Amino acid sequence: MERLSRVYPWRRTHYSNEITPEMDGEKVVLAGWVKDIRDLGGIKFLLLRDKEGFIQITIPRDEVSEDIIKLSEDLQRQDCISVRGKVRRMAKAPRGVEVIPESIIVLNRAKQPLPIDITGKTPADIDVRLDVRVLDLARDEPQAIFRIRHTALEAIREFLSKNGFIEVHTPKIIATATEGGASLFPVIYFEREAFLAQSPQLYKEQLVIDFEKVYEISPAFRAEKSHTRRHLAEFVSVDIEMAFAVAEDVMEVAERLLQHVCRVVSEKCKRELEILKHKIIVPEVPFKRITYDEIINELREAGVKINWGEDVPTPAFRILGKLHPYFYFIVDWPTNLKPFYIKPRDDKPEISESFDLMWHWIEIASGGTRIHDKELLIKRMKEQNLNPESFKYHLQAFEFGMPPHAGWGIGLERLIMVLTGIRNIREVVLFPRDRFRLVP
RNA sequence: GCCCUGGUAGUAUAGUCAGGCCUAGUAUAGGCGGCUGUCGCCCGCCUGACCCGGGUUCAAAUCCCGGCCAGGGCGCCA
Repeated sequence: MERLSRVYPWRRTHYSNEITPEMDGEKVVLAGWVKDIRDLGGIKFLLLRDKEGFIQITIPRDEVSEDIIKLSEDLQRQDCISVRGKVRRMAKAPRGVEVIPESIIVLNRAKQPLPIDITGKTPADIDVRLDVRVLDLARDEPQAIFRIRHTALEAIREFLSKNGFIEVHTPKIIATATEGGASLFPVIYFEREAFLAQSPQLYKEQLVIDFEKVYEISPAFRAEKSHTRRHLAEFVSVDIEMAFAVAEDVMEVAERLLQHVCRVVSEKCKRELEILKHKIIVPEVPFKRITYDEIINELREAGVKINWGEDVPTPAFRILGKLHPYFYFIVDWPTNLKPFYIKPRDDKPEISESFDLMWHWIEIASGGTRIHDKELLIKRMKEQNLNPESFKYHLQAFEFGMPPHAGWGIGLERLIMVLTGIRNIREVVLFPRDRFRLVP
């Protein structure tokens, strides 16, 4: 009772999920948004949404004051209100409990009619929803998606931290390209030209000298003109880099991490997964490891011819997704298909110590053993028509005792697609940026 | 950059192929009225739309051309 405030009459005492049938008779103050209204004449039902869920506010004509009746006539979906009232055990109410209001304060009204249906009964196209994203995010489905995203991030940080990785943040405004200049966004940096980072790759490699095991969760920017359900111009990359390690070591980190995240999300987000009608299968480790050569053979048997050294086109990945319907690694990629910093095998330089982590046909992560020898790195830069001069600050790290190291980067949004069953990557970003969308 | 598909009330759709029967149907939202246990409440009444420009035709939501916007795909990638 001492939770009731005299100063701010709208200040809440409980969240919706804290109201239980056992609280029958207790006075509470709730705050939130009107999710839906069902007016039966002599009795009216409001669904009040707050950050924890919703609670039914019941307004029986003969049990509440004339003021409440009058005020409730004007209430509309998405109005922001505070309700002071009495908890009532009621078998017929959702969760067996409801609140009978003694006073209602309208804190703000929503403009009617709303541009989309927040109850989700009448669906709206993604483009329409993204234009009014703040309103769209009030719906159950986006709420579930972003709770899962939060839980997944929490699990990732917990796992990496427990495994001895330190979280770092490297610059997003950079002077030179990581892997070539084609897909960078230029920005004006005072009187110079700079770029938005497409990856923390070079910085995280340098940092293994000082911290050995680092991870970074931060945005990456790609100016590629892709327009698909799995591409964004701005996405969050989960990157690790590990000293005294080779590809196989960081593959183990990746598969154990994914197993951990799947387990945590499936345990903590049962309600959210129910809303999304999605089930998470916690994968067994180790994941399948399939070589590039084996992939080529599998595709040949499926009728798709790929010459050795050619990249795998998307339609071919779709075939592979049918053959390997969960997580799997594709390893031993031809060196020429990988960035300059990936280490060629000592015995067979045409093959690299690299891997892609796949989920069905979608690439979730890629990584490998890195080159830690400066001269070899320069040689590989030249082979890829990059100018070592523009990487001189990166190269100097290789003069300061660069250890053997390996790492990977996971596309967070693609992982969230896996965890939620959502098929369009824009749905799992609050305010997505793609080739055509820059607002809101 | 290329390819495919689409644009009808606030939202989602029917109608477009086979032009006229469309004064454009339905659902939901919104307005008004009724209803005391709803949980996609229900019932009645009302408001509200053919993306823009040009062309073909007696006649265009419907066919043609251009533009704009959107969705999906390819290449590339997380």
